[in-house]
Amino acid sequence: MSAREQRQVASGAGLSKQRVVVEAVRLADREGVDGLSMRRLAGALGAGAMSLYHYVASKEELLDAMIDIVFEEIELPPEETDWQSAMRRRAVSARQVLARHPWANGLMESRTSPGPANLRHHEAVTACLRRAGFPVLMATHANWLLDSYVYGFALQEASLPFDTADELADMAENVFLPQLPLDEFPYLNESAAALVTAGFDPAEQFIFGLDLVLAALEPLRASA
Amino acid sequence: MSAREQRQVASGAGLSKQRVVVEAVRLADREGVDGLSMRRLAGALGAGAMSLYHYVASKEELLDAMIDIVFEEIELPPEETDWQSAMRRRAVSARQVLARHPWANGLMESRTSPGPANLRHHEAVTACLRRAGFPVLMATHANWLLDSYVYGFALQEASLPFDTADELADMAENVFLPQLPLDEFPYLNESAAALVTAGFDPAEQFIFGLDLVLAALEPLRASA
DNA sequence: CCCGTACACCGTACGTCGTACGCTGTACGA
DNA sequence: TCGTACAGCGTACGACGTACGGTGTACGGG
Repeated sequence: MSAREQRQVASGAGLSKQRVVVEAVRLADREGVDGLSMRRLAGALGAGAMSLYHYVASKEELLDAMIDIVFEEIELPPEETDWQSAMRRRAVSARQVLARHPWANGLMESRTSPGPANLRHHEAVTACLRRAGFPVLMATHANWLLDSYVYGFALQEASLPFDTADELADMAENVFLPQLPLDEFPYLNESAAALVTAGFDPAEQFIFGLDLVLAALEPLRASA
Repeated sequence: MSAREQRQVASGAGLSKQRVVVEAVRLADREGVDGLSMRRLAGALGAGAMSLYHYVASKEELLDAMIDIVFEEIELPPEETDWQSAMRRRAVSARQVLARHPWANGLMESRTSPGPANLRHHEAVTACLRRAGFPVLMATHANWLLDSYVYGFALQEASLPFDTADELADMAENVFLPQLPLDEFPYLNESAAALVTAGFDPAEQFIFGLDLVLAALEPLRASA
């Protein structure tokens, strides 16, 4: 045990990179990524702003670490099932996690170097696909396709102005439809109406597309 | 012609919401969205920072308008071909546009109310799907699936640290592989090696997944 | 021809941001 | 006992978004 770790244990409430980043994630979840400032984060930790810089070289590094925490939360594909079930599980988990941390999507664009959890995750997914019989390049294709779907879905979901089916009905009636003249947007009106009566469940919507993609990938593997 | 328009014509270099937003897009393309500040934007337009607020209520509104310009650039699905070709064209166009404006992806998360170009675009896509024979709810499913793929792909592409196949080879050899121990990441190593020898073309990668998705959607329409 | 009004545009100022820099205090090995 | 190392802090600087109160100039009505 290093002197530093000992100190932290002794003080009981000492800081650490872990504590800093975890609190940053909490803050971003609560207030959005724009509400995350070093001062506010320090405040939430009962510390001065500059103290954070002992654990994090810059805000950029903090954001990178936050992204990696997000990846840690995503379930790895289980090894004991068929590849489709495994992929479904990890995709569903990824969607849940990204919905829980909507700021993560927006951050991806800017941070280009993957953290360790991200790498572990990618490795596990690739392993699953390869073991299922996908040739190397086909596995990367499948990887891109699945990741695109997951990230893109999360992105769209994050930009939805409602969370529940009831809110959707509310907004459709009071906000969308009034600004969508029937003659100019006949199809959007039709869709909105259909969605309101049928209800809208993002989880179900997600599974629909996911299963379509998984089925489309199936014939591309060389079943050993 | 209003007095205001006349003034602008007269002065020749007068501002306008259009000019402000277009220049903002250019600036964001050049310097990234973090490099876009009201002061810098004003500087690029040869104006004072506060002058911008005559054309834009806030920076938020500016960002919304920028997103809508991006949507304007995306080709609408042509009406005279089969639905798959139409969808492919607009998806390819969307990818190109989003690659040209990488900041747009990151912005989507925060802006929840679609602008007019966004609505027009959505209407056209929905129309294309409905006319191709997709039932209402199936059309919205297809819409979500396709948009997820396009946005997610653009997101991944934007976070790639290289632009060309050569750069990929360079980075793979000098950056990725050194930090990917063979025993811990066997599959990532294998993939990286395969990608380097095979070359990596994002456009081709995109088409691959896109066509897979389109083909998977085909049986879901009720061919009239 | 003149003046009042309207409006495009600007300068200043405030609070907040990220963070460079230098200081304090305390816990430890010698 | 003392020197060192390091966790944590306070201050300060430049840049940010933007509220607020100007200033100039082009126009319509007298």
